[in-house]
Amino acid sequence: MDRRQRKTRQAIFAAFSQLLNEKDFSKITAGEIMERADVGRATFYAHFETKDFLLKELCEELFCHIFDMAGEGKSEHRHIFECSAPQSEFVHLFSHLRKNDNNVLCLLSSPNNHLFLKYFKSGLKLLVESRLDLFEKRKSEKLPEQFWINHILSTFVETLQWWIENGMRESEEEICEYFFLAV
Amino acid sequence: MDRRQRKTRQAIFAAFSQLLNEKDFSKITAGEIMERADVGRATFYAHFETKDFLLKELCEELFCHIFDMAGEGKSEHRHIFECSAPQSEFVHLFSHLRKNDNNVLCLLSSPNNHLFLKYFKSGLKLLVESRLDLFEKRKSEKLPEQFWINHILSTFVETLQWWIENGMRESEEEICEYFFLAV
DNA sequence: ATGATAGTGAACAACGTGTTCGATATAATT
DNA sequence: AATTATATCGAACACGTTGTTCACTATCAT
Repeated sequence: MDRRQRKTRQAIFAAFSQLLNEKDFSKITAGEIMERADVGRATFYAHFETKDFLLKELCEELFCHIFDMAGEGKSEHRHIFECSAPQSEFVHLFSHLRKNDNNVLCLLSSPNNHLFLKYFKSGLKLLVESRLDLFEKRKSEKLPEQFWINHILSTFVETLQWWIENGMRESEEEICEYFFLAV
Repeated sequence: MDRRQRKTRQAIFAAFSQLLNEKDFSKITAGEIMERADVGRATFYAHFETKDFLLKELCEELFCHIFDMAGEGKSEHRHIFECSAPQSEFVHLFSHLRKNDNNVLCLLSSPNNHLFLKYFKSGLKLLVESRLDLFEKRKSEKLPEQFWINHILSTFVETLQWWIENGMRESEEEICEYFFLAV
């Protein structure tokens, strides 16, 4: 990819990320992004059809870092989850999210984040499905599998949102325990 | 209230409800509502500051019908829940929702429905809090109460959405059972 | 050096929002 | 019935956002 393209693309992502820290996605204007990224109007639209597509691509990039354990079951320690405790993947996920590396939290707690949640959940789904054994059989045997998985995903998101909205007072371990107790 | 006011107000509600059956809230335009309601631009804005306020007032009216059991614990059979089975309130709620009396389902399954969900949950919260005994103690004793209640509300909404998106194939009793199994 | 590719910025059309105002219709008061 | 108060009308308006276009300029790759 052309260096120029890379630079504008990254400038737009950076500007967008910054803005997400300041206000809701729905209140962010294409013009603001261009201004902040110092990029021409036409250039912006040459890269992203729409604000929604920009969000989509940003999410893909963010979740690539967060959920990069998919398909690495048998490989070494390349990913962020290296502990041995059975639920450690989720503790690590919470602690990774707490660091707010890439404004994920802003997106999670902002209203009108339907698109974002969709992407987040589809990433999370891979993790959950690969560790389905962690969740009580008691329920899953009586419930349709897709209902059950959907419930786990929703509970994770809901727990995360509750955590954020209450100022993240609990430790990663605590909130992860809440999650497993609730689900 | 002036008869004229009542008429336009109701015309706007009707038009808005109709439109909600046809498209997402976020795609509905103030102009469309006026046209459908056959009401002047200025009139519309005289009644509702904004589309969001319109939604808010519509929700209040809808939920007044659905959740009108609050505070009627000791009164007669005035509300829609009259059965004796302990969980019957929730079965009735599901069945009431299935009838889709007032386009509630459209709102529940549409994206960008943050505002709507907020109102829905705050109505549901009254019901849940009055019947907190229906939900397992096993969990609630280990979890902060607000977290627990929030989890119940979210699980209800999530179950409802799953039901709708899957074509409501399950009976009210079945889906209600799923809800209690999941929560 | 040269041709291809990317970015610029201003202008533009289309649409949505919310306000204003004089004119008209309907309700309430006497 | 006449009068006063209040709603509604509808067109015009200012404003902001979106997405496109185009001629021009800067950068890249060979």
